[in-house]
Parts: sequence; structure tokens; C-alpha cells
Amino acid sequence: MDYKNLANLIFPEAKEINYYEEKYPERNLKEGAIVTRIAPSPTGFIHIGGLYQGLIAKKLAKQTDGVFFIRIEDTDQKRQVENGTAEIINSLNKFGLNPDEGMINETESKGNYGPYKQSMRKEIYQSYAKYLIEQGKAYPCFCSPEEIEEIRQKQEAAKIRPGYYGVWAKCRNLSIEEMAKKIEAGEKYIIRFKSPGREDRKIKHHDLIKGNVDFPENDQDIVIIKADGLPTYHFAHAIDDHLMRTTHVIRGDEWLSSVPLHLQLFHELGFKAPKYAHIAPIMKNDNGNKRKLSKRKDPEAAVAYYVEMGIPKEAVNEYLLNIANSNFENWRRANKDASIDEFELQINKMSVSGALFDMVKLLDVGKTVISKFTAEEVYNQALEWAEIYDKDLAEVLKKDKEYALKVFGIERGNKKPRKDIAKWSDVRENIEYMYDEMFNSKKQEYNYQVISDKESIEKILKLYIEKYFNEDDDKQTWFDKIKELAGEMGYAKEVKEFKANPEKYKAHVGDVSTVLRVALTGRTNTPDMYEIMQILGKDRIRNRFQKADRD
RNA sequence: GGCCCCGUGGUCAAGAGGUUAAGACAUCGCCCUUUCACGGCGGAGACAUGGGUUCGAUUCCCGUCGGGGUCACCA
Repeated sequence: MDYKNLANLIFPEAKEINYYEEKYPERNLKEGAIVTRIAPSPTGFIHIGGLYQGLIAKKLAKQTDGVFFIRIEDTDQKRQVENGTAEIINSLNKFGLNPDEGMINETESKGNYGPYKQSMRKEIYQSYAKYLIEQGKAYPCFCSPEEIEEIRQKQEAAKIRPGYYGVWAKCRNLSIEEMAKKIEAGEKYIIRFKSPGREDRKIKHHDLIKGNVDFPENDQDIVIIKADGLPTYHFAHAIDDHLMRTTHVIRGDEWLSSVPLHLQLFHELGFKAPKYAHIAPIMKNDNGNKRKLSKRKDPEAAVAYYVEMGIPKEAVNEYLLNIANSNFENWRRANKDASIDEFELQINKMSVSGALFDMVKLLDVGKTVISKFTAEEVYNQALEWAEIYDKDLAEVLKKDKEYALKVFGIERGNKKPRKDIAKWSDVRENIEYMYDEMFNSKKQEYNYQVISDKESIEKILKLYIEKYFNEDDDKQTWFDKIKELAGEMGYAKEVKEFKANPEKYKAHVGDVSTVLRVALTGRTNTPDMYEIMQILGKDRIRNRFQKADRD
């Protein structure tokens, strides 16, 4: 009995690894092209950190004319969620992270290096596991979970390093005959990697982000094939990224400490190891302590949250890029209208430690991004959002697109566009006074500020609509008339004059404007009132004035 | 606890053995202005700490403290 017999006993059906090596040849890409991937587990929704990692991976691939693909890591059957794969792909697509290869829905994929779902690659992993067994680099382990637990407790009690290694690795020294006998007797087993490492030796690793890091070698005989026949992450990573010809593994830095193991695996398998870039996680301040954004505790960890809030994908991407490379902001200032695709991400400029997530800053980016949209773009995206999250608003927008475009066009497209919409869920609040159905369905607070007596307000509104308002006036004429109105009422026509002689006047033209604004919109802050009045038209202005509370 | 990583304003962060230690968000003030937002100008605000090395250290080294990650038949 030798290793080859043992391997055959365990995996009688497995193909020779040469079959796969030939089936998935080296990619024919131009010099310097990078192959990256995003490899999520289909646990339902995608984490903002996953999006961040995907964005970086995709950018790196795209800026070198490389390949970015998606692989679904579903080797943990217990954590499966129905339609989890499709949901992740949808989320990714919503943020523009469409891969070149990989799963395109729950079951189908595109690309020549598939299958791109690990549960569909079982026989591949088994072939390589068999290959390792044949070489004496892997072995079946018959220890039960209880035995493993027992070992761990002994180690803990003795205050020594826990794990399945060295003298603790009971099954590693079983003879081939003993192993075969147990298998033939039907004993349950899993497959472990026979680590050649020694804890007292160091390995050097150069990480693209973290720089040079030294670790003790791995000496743990980790499991590579679980009881259900599927591989563990570590083994699948080595096999898949080799066979899919990944050149750069971009992943969260929770994997950094597994690098010694992974390098060892690649080496023993006879593979060339990829380059690694370990990204610092996005953190959150929790009562003074930093911690990773958690799916369970933090709603903002799930990308669905941003979709629901209606933060445009451009804003999320820009914010993330900003965390990734802080020179992005400078680039953006110098290239105001450029697509973010033109920004060249430098992996070595990424921060080695995790940034606190800053919602305020994200929203600021959102304001700037939306301020640059055309009215048409605002309309389309706001409507798309409203169709799902604010049906009434969607109805209103759809009823008269031309009108909506006028509303969204107020103070837009000029040098200093307004920045009052940070996310689509702000839209209603920002435009509801332009729509009678929304305006009237809500109790308005009329706060006239300086000029607050009923008679004066009454008089201003009456004079304005009957004597001064003319739909055909240009903006200057329009405003001159408000000044005249102020004069007629005995208020200062110029603010400067008022400030110079505060004792002479009770109020000034600005206060008159405020009265008009409040009566018209129910609020003290609005964009340019001339444009608002132009859009509303005389009848509606009169109507609003009539309905407005005077006190 | 072992191993690994990190420590510049409230946040994200540039940066170098000698600098007035950038910039952005937030904050405060002023200006612009019919309001608000925008924009412009200005203010306040930082090198965790103790030892070395050095003419000089926030920068290099060591310790301390603090933070984070990881130690599964989860990824």
C-alpha cells in the first residue's frame, strides 16, 4: 500500500490535475495586465466593505486592461441564503461593478474559467486533494469534532498554542495501512494538509498595501476538504485563484494572517502565488471604540441601505475612492467633469489602517455629485428611486415630466449650482411646494419672520399680486418691483440703506421677499424665488396667497 | 494570551531628520446676497507616551500605553 493507493481509495473518480491545468491555461493578456476578482459568499446582501474591495479590484484590472471576475464562495452550506447569488450580483451591478467574467445570475455564468461558483467545482478540488495525498502532502484525519475540542482544551490548559499541528496532529502519523483500514471500516474523516512548516522559522511576505511583513511559518495541518466533500476557504482560494489565473488577490485584511498558510499551499501545490493586497476595513466609532462595520449592528454596512436612501452610486463610489486614495479629492478638483474611470488608483497609496466611516462626508459628496447632474438626470434617477421607495412622489413626477424638469432645472446648470439634494430621499422635501397635491396635503408652518403683523402681510400679498406681479417681467424688472413694493409699504428698498439707518425703517426689501416666499412656499429657505414664481404662474401664486395663514 | 498590523486636528488624511506640519469634511466668523444653499476670505483645532541615536526628532530604534486583525470541518 502506498500513497497512490490511498489517494485512489479516497477519491477513485477524480481526474488527473493535468486535465484542469490544460483546460484553464495562462491568460493571454498584454504585459502588465492584472487579473482580479471579487469573491463574496452568497449570504444575502453585500457589505459596504465588499463593495469597496470590489471597486478597487475592478479599477486595478480595468486600468491595466486586465480582467475582473466574480466568483461565488458558497462552500459553507449552512450559511446559504435563497437567491443569495443573484442578490449579490444585482447589488454589485447597481453600483457599476459589472464583472467581465463570472456568475451573471443564480446559476449561469460567462467566461472560460468557470464554473464560477465553488459548490459547482467540487470535483476540481478533489482532484487536487487527491494529488496532494498521492504525494504525501495531505492525509485523511479521523478525529471527531469532540476529539479536536479535547485537544484544544488540553492546549489551553497547558497554555500552549492551540491547533492541529506537530505532536497534536494525531492522524498525520498514522501509517498508510492504518488509514486505509479505517476508511474501509467506514470511519468518518476529512482531509488535512500536511504542513511542512515550522513555527520557529520566519517567512517574508511583501504585501502591496501593508508592505513587508514577517510571519512565523504555518505549521497547522488545516483541513482542506470538509466532511461534506467541499473545500475550506484556504484550499479553494489556492485552487481557484490558480486555475482562474488571478494575478492579484485584493481582499480584506482579516486574511493577512492567513498568508503564511496560503503561500505554503501554493508552494506545495506547485502553483505560482499571486500578489496580495490586503485592504484595511471600513470602521465605525462605537462608544469611543473603533470596530469594523458590522452587518448585524450597523444598517449602513449593507449596500442596500444606500440604495434605500437614494445615495447615487457615483457618490458612493467617489466616497470610497476618496478613502482608498486621498489624492482622489485633488484629482477631482482638477478634473471636475471627468469620469472616475479616468482616475488612476494607486494601490501602494492605500491606507494601512482602517478609516472610520463618515456619513457626513458621503452626503457632502452626494450633494456635489447631484449638483452636477442635468435636470434630466436628476429626474430619471429620482424617479427610479421613487418608483420603489416613494410611490406618491413617483406618480407626481410622472404626471408631467416637462414640469418636473423645470422644477429640477431651478438654479441648475450654472457655474454655482445649488447643492441641496444629497440623496434621492431628499427630493420630496426639496420640491413639494412646487406641487399643489403635495403642498396642500401637508400642514404648512407660516413663519413670516420680521414683518409679522396680519395687516402688513395682507397688504403686501394683495399689492403684489394685484399691482406688481407680471408673468412677462424679466428677473431684474421683477425684483425692481419688489423694491417698489417695499417702498410703497414704507420699508427700505435697499438692505444697505436699512443697515445704514436702522432707526428709519421697520423692515427692508429682504423682509418683504420673505413674506412673499413664506406665503408662497410655506418656508423661509427656497431657491431663487423668481424662477419659482415663473414656474408656478400667476393663478397658483394668487391661490397660495389666499390660502396662506396670516398669523 | 500567542502572532501580526497601526497610532498626525472631531473625521479622512499629505508630509519630511531642520517645514509657519498641506488639503478635504465638520465647526466658528466675515463677505457676497431678496432667503437658504453655493462661492470667496479668515479663525480655532494635531504629530499617543517614556527613553535613546543625533547638533537637531513628530519623522529612525527600543519600551509603555492605546486601537485593530487573527488564532474553526465560517468565509
